[in-house]
Amino acid sequence: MWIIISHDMADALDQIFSALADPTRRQILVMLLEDDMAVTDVAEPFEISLAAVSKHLGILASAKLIQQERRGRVKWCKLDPQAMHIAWTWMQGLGQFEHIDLDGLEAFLEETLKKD
Amino acid sequence: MWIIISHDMADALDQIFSALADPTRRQILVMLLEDDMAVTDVAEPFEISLAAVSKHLGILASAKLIQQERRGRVKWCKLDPQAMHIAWTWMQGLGQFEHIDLDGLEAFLEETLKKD
DNA sequence: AGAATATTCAACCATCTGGTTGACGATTAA
DNA sequence: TTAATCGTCAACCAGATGGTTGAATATTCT
Repeated sequence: MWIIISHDMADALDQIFSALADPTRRQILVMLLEDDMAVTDVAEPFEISLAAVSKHLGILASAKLIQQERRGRVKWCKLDPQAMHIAWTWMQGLGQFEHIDLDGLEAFLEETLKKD
Repeated sequence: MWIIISHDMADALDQIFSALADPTRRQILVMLLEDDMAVTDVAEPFEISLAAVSKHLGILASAKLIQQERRGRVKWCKLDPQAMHIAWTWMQGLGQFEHIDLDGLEAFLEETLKKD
């Protein structure tokens, strides 16, 4: 079973989950789902500096959640589903999930709202 | 689509992914897959202090990845797949994953080994 | 060539994180 | 009752993280 983790696997999961733990980075991933984007365009909707966004993209890239390719002065960013798939598979091993559970999602959200 | 995140959803994902980003906490989850455990027993295989493990369990609990129930002086910890399922579902939305891709996993690991 | 654009780098800062230790409250066993 | 066990709390520390700014490096446009 691939839940029994190698050292490298653990490192990869560290990077992937840390990358996903930041809401700005998750939002960037969702944006890239739509289309590939240049760094400046990725930065546009955010209120933080371009340099900060550039750092976020670097973190996503080193976690292999995105790929970056420089063409001229523009660096294009595109989603790379492979790394996320690794983490997704690891999670599936822990939960034996088989289908999208919208009821569970709803229940979870309600529970979250109650507590606040 | 549930990728369009509410504020609460974002908070939940923050907590879940941050919790999963630590290798000790991931290992704890794998241990709990086997069986429910008391805090002391969870701590046993680790070389860090009991207090540190207790903190880790607190983080897992507030991310709702585990549930804790005190019976007498023993606090039992058990896996709660619901929160992980939320994150899993969110990730699926980003990758449109449908099946366990062992070839992809292997390719990823090879790639990782090459680079180091 | 000179100006504008795209991106990163370096230094810095405040806050978060994961760890420690020692003391403490609660519960069970002798 | 006294002693042992289970777990958390509080204070503290080193290092990581996410942000800033200003300068630097390419590249493209005029």
